[in-house]
Amino acid sequence: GGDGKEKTPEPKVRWYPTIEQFQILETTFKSGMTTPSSGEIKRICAQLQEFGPVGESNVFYWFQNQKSRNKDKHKQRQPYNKKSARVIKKSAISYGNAALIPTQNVTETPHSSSSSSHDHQNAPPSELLVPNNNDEFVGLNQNQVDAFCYNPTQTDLQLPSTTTPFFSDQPAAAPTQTDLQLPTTPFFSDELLNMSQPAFPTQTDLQLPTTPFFSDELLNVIQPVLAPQIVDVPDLLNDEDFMSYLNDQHDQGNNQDEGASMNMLQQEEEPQLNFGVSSNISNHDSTDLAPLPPITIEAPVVDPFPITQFQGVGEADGGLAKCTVSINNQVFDIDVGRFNVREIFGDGVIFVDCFFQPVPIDEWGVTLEPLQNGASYFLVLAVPVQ
Amino acid sequence: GGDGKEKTPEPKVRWYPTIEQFQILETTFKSGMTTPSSGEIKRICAQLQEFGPVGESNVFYWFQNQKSRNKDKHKQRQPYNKKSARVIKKSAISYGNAALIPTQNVTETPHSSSSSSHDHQNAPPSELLVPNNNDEFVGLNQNQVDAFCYNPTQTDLQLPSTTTPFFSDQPAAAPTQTDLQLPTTPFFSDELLNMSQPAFPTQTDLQLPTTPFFSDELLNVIQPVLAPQIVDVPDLLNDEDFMSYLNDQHDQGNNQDEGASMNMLQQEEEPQLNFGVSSNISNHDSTDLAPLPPITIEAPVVDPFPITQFQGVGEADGGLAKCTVSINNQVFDIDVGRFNVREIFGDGVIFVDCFFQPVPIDEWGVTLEPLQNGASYFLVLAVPVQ
DNA sequence: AGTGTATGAATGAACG
DNA sequence: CGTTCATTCATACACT
Repeated sequence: GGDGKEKTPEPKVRWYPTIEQFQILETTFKSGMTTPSSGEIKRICAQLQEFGPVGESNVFYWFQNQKSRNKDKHKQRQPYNKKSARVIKKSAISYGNAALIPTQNVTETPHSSSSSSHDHQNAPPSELLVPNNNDEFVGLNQNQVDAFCYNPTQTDLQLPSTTTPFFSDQPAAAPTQTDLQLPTTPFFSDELLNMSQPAFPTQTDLQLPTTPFFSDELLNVIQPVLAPQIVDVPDLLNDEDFMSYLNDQHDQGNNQDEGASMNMLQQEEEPQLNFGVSSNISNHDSTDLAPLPPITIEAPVVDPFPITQFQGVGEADGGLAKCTVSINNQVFDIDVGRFNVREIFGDGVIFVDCFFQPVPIDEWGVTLEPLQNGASYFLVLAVPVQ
Repeated sequence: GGDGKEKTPEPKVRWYPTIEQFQILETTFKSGMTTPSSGEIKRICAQLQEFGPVGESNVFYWFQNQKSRNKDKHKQRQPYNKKSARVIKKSAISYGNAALIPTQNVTETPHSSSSSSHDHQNAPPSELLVPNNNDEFVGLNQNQVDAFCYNPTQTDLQLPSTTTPFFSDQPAAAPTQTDLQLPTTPFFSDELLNMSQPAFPTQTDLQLPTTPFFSDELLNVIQPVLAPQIVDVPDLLNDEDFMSYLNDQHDQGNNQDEGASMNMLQQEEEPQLNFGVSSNISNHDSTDLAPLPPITIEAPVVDPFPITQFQGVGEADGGLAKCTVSINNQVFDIDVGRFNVREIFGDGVIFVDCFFQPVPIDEWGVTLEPLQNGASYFLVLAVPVQ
């Protein structure tokens, strides 16, 4: 053929990060740099180029997508069906110029403008107005006007923030606990400190009730009640921002695929702790929350530590090395390397080791050293004193 | 009525320029008008409306974006630097093994393109079948051919991030215990559990660094960076409401005059952890996010403690009886009686005793029994697994 | 083959 | 304006 190679792949050569590139990117991202500046992008890009061709735009998009997806990952609301409803435009512009896709069917939007009378521009109501911050384009654009001039965006407003009644459950049946109490631990002297350190039974023979810390039972007991309802509040423009942040935090904490690098190994689906607002107030109220384990802890004598520490990475598995740690008594499989506490659990949390010593982290919330395989850590909430 | 779920409003309809509109816009832009004035926008807009609905804001934004992106159009794809084998990352995350094979890398500048013409179409993939290792041949499309040859080799890779692989882990992810350590046994057998229990040093002689857990030093190191924010919200559907709640919680926590009934005794001013929502996320912009503090956290040796403990409830003070407890190593003077954990610390927190055993609470978050004077408790954040 | 998911890329819309 | 968010497109690949 004349062209020899029919079209060179003009389409676009999509870039695919190499493993090394991916790791660098991921590490960087996890370290907290979720939106590198152009300068940083350059730097990162240069670094990546050691491992293959890549452009700044690729880096830019990567972070952009990473952040975005990391965010709305768990967010699936949309009670309804698929988005079939929006058959809207199939594709509009393509890349670059010229390559516009025939999408002529702008679909719906009846009225189609056609009419030259652009007078009806002054859109209706005030609410839906557009940007206009400048001064001009005050009205909605045709699309909006046409598409929904009727749609009152915020119609879904419902329950006023009457933050649901928190307490509506019945009397609790809480477990009565222990009887054996710890020696009222002395507050802070080193001596005391030692004493106050919780002692955990070892594998010896002492068998605690084994409440797994967050056993389902406990979870039920602890978390149910609250559950604010979802309420759409009017002017949340401002809050939007915060929400956004909140979401980020949350997503990061939850996100365990891709970015997260942390897999829960324990029970499968469980009523996982559902922070924040759980829309479904578990109804299993007390009915069963009763069965709390005794929690008798007898003077546990601890011995050494079954967990030894070793730095070795478990690189056995091809790609990323993993190691197993226990966090709040739940076992996780995490990527070997410094652990981004903040990304995973959010801010305001202090990550401590089994001695209750805070694990040093840098300003991005990343531990200065990798977590130790087999070690136990805990998340502690800083006391909001004031 | 309106029953049925009124789907959420279709908030906004993104405008997609039609081909004609696009051409007009582009022409205009290329002609030099990169920042049309308000009047010009109106004019252009009117012109565009011949071909479809469009608003001034759309035009405005279009030019703005065009100019911006035209400027440093994110730099082109930089040609590679070294001819390292380019591999393509496996689609899914490269959790474990990623046996990517750098097949004959076609390394070559992805540039080869030439035609500036259009034709985005593409014919059938040319040739270049590559053994996919899997069992089939994969016809690489231009993209692939051009960009890189990869060979999935399948790699047994891993869990597609979707649904976490609870137990299904196998070889790879497992504990990789490198050198030692936890028997890779099932994660939750009591045995393991016990082992994974943190072992705390007993009063024997082991002397921990004794950092008071939240010594000021640590607090400073740990918390400064980002705005505190505890939050960990799973589902943000609600925002305001939740915010509201958070604030409430916060207030309650802080409020120490009336309702609170909890007084912090230890340090007084300190950069207290500031819960609640602070909307300003530290702008760690970057450019050089550099100035980080050393973060050296060395086992700070804390001095004794001014706080002594005493068993006697301090009812001495006139009215209400008080007792002193340590929470996260901070001493508090609280009202005698059952302690409302939820009220003070909010939901999603688990209050544990020095043995790390959750303190039983009723469904309102109130401990079933009064806290013990002189005892130590800790707030633990449930792991937001998911 | 069809369907779903993960992800690079593109771009409208906004924010500060 | 520079930056960032939100959506959407398009495609490679995984499943069934």
